[in-house]
Amino acid sequence: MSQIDLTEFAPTLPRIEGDTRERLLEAGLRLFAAHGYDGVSTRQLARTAKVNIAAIGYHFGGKKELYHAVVRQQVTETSPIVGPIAAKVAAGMEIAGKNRQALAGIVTSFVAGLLGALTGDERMQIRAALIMREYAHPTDAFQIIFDGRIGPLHKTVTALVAAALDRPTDDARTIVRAHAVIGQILIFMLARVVLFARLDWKSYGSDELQMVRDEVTQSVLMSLNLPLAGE
Amino acid sequence: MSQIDLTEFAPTLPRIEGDTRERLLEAGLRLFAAHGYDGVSTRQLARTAKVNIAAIGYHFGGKKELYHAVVRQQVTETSPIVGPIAAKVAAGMEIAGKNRQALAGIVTSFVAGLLGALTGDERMQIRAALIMREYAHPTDAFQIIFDGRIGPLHKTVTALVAAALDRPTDDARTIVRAHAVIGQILIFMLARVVLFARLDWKSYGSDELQMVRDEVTQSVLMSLNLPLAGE
DNA sequence: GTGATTAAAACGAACGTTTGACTTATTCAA
DNA sequence: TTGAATAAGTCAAACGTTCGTTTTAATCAC
Repeated sequence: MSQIDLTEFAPTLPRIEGDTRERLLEAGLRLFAAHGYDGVSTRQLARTAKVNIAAIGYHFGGKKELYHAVVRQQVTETSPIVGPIAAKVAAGMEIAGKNRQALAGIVTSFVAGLLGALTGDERMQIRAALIMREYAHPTDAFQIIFDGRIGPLHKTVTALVAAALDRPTDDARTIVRAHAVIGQILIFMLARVVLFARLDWKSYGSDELQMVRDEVTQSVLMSLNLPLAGE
Repeated sequence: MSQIDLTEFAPTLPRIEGDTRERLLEAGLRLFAAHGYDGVSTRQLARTAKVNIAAIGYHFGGKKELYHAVVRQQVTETSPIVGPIAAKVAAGMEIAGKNRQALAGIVTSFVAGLLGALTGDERMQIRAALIMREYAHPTDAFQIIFDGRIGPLHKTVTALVAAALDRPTDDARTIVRAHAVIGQILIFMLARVVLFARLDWKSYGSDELQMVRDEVTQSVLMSLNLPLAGE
């Protein structure tokens, strides 16, 4: 099946290097993200990684196990990126209490942080494509992603929403509301093709990204009844 | 690749009937939505449709053309569902002018309409899964969906957002803001697995749906600085 | 030499597509 | 009314290719 342009990043990526295992993980990340599990063959993986095809079986057991290893590695590797964003929210909330100006500041930095992480560098966009596939088409790997990355982040946002709306953290309605907040941010990754088609954008450049950051921040703040910056 | 639960609807769906062409379109919708283009074989399509495998080539030309025909059919079939929702917004805005109470009413009915359409019946959920795949992994078929369904809807929301925020309709910032509004709604389809995992839900029942509708309506109204119902 | 790794080749199974015979329905001159 | 001719659709079978995996031998570091 022909792609529109998910392989766009490929040319600017550094050549794959490292030992056989690393090379396969790197090729797996790029190829699975661009074409999906079923859209990639073991021969293609081996060719891209410049590795013999038997190495997949030797190092991972098989194609499925390689895929899981790729997903697991991405969950691990994004930890130092996403972790601090969540940590900053948690730390900020300790101090902020019910101060709405302070809560607004936390939201602002959270939105900027998450949007920056999602759209910022090329590598994160590849990872996001991989994760998006698991949203649309959950496999066994979804549990790995949810437990490792998405679930904790969702809980953090829920706590923030609970504080802003003065609701209990464990209420289903609060969780639903948190989901709506996350939607305002994630849509710019999940449905980026739609936005790009509407605005005739090709990618998130720094100008585009700043505009998105401004608008999303405003939107989220208003949806949580928090004061806008400078009020 | 094993699925988690996208085939869940299959058992409650009516048996496939009609002539060979219709049977293949129906089987294609269900299978492509559940497993993706590369995840479905022509033999599987023929078996599910209870049709000879040569019928794919005879009626459509090949597997790819069948897929495009399926997508095109869904765009057509959703017209009487999505069309009125957009039409109601357009009509309402004529009358509402700058009356914020009236605008709030339009938003409320729009959110309810779109959420209902997206999560309401089983068939729409299958269609949504198909479309979601094109978000994550756009192929030639994305253009069909964007031109036919998503683009016009996005413009409608943009007009609504422009009225609510008193901004020009064609401003990029307005479009971005509209995207954020859509995100608050679409996330409940695009990332439903995440919400379900958080809340231990299995599907959108009527109770769950009403809660989502309430919260999303509130969230969108607040993000557009519109009065909540009963104010 | 030994154990870990890579290379080339081959495995059976499944892939998308095509073939040619066959059935059924329709047309139209006789 | 008949019967050959045409067209549309279906069928089992087979096409050549690619799939994921495995085997066996060669290579490497220590």
